[in-house]
Amino acid sequence: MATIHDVARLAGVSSVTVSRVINRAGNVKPATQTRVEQAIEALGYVPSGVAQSMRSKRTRTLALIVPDIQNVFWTTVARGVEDATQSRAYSVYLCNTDEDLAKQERYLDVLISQRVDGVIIAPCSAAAEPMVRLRDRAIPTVMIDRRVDGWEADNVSGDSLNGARSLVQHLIALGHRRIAMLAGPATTTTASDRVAGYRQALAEAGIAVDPRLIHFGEYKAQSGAQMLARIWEAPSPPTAVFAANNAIAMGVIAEAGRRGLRIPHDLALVCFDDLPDASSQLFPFLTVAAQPAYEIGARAAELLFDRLEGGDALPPRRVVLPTQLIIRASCGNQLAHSNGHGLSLPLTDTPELSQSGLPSNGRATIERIHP
Amino acid sequence: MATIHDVARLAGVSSVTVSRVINRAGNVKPATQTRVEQAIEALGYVPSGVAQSMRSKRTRTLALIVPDIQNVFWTTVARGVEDATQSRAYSVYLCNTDEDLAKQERYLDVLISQRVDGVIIAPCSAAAEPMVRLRDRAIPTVMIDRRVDGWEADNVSGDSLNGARSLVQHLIALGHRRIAMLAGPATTTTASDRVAGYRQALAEAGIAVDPRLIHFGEYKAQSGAQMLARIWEAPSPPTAVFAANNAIAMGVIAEAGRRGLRIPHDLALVCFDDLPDASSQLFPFLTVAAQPAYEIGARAAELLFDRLEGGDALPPRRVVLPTQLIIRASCGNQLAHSNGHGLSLPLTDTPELSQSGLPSNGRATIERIHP
DNA sequence: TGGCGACATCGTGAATGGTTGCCATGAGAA
DNA sequence: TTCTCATGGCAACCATTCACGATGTCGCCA
Repeated sequence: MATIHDVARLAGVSSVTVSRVINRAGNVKPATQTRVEQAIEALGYVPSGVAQSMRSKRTRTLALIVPDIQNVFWTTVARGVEDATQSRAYSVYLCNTDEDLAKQERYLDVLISQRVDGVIIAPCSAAAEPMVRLRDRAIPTVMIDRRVDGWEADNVSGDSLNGARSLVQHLIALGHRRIAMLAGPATTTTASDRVAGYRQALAEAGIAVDPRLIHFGEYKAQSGAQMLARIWEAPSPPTAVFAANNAIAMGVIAEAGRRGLRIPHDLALVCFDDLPDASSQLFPFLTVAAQPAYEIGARAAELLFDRLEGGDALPPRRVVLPTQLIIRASCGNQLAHSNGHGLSLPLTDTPELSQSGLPSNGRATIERIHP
Repeated sequence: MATIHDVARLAGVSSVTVSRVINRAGNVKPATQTRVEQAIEALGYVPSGVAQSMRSKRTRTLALIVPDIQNVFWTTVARGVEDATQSRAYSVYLCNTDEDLAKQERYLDVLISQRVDGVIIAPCSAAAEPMVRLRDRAIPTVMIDRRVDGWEADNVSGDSLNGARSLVQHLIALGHRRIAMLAGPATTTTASDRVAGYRQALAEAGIAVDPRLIHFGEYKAQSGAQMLARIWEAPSPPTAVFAANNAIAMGVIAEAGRRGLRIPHDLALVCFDDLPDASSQLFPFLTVAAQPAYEIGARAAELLFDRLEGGDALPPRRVVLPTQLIIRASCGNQLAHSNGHGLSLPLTDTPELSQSGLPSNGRATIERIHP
């Protein structure tokens, strides 16, 4: 691949002059400039970012570290980061941790070696130790979705506490009293925040918290299924379940199906994070607290660029974005057990897929027909 | 950040010796080795990948360029690439083109400047010109999902032709004769391949192709809606629609809803690419030709690594992976118009979400109730 | 015991591709 | 004649590695 010296030789100037032309540093005669530009064109020369990074100590490279690139929430975050990044000619390394601390550490090692300018990370764990690599090297870091104990860095997240609170309030308003909380890993702040919101809503309604109804698992469908099974095999099962994210909710739905439980008839269900557009459009079923995923990504990138440009002078900032309660069908209209009869609105005569988009009234009793 | 020289000074050796320790090159006295390792530890030294790239001319960096990181198909591909890549300590730049050629070019420029070792790309266009940057520089490239005219590079894709053919055969078997084809951009080979499969299925069934039923748009929901509108406003509308990808299908569903068309009663629908798990689990509605997205990504990465290791000696390889026809509810059981009465199976008495997972019989008449 | 060769150990200098501070040259103006 | 300014080159620098050379050690043989 052509180097700046090849260009210089062809144009009959020194490499310094070529550099000046490329960087529009001035002090180059128009005729010289033209000769250099022609040589660049002829050789198809593109300056080596590697060599530039070597001198400048900047790689124009960021990393986005998320637990699950296949979850809509994270792909939407990624899209937000991408858009904010693209216009500035930065490149983004995408790293997928699977909530696996070892994987996260491997990635951090590679990224530190690659000398990324900054990192946007949803840490697997709230423990500070895995993150000291970043902090000690003063690598500009924005945490998203989660916090880390003892490290006040820039942070962008959805309002887990109030989102959880409003979901549980919604269930309570429908008459539910025994509400299970199926949370993510106890090591994540999203888990503790959502449990806190859950507790707060119950407390505000004067309902005692039954610790046997609170389970910590993983943000995965399989874990959701396991937690539902465990809860269902214990005495006095709940009438409603709050799943701490969409994957857990999918596991709950699968396990409920295997157990012949009907949602919402036998069990109401709400969760954090919306489903893919395709889901909510085709079949607006799950009542959710939707986080502004795109904005979380975009804002995180903005904070990071601020820091890259403004230096470390700024104090750490924390952005908490509101969630949106989207009421759909997975809770029915009211608690089936409490009014003595099953739900709900009469079926219309011709059941067909005929309207799409988010349900206008939010409470349409759209349910799945048992095959 | 500590350099190799800092380590050398602290350990009282030269930088070459440190390098030897790091790279386990041997010829280092055990005592020296220990001193060096202690110095590395004390300084928290991590070798600069930038400097290593400078010398070695390898960056241990790949790029994945896709049209839409928010579409499940592409995130699943990305996951496949990620998994194959992760174990080899390579990093992946994720680039999102939005099917925008200008954006793709900007990315290619940045990536060439960053000196990526290889590229996995779903090219926006089948034209060779945008890709010459890659070919001329002999950057190892694997194309996925699409081909480029006049450049025989490594290629991994789903079997668009036969996938399309089987979808249309399915519609024909249900009695459909007027089937619309809503394709992607005419500049993509997936569009032409899927149209070819469509034509072939019709020809095999002795059905004349009506060119007014074939439309080329974009792989976006909005485009799907527009194409359906155009087709529906023309004389003699179709009884079935073949959407060339999941996004187009979502647009068709939205537009059908706005026009009061019921699917499958008034219009059967099939499409290429599956929907997110959350969709197909919650509401197994759309009949699709599913591509093995994960495998496409994983295989593409394998081919790329082969080339990075084996050199350019290998001839270009082309991998075409079979698609899977997943029959769900969006075509009904047979053409409503052809047997004189609307569908279909009687409703069960209690419509509830009660079973999940892909429909076991595939033909469950699961439909959405009109609110 | 001295000399020589083989090998282990480790350093010097150059090279990678680009940018920057400083200086040299020459032309034109005052 | 002196000063200024446009132009452009030299050398150093960034972090690492490679080729090569310089020691030192040890064994073997005369």
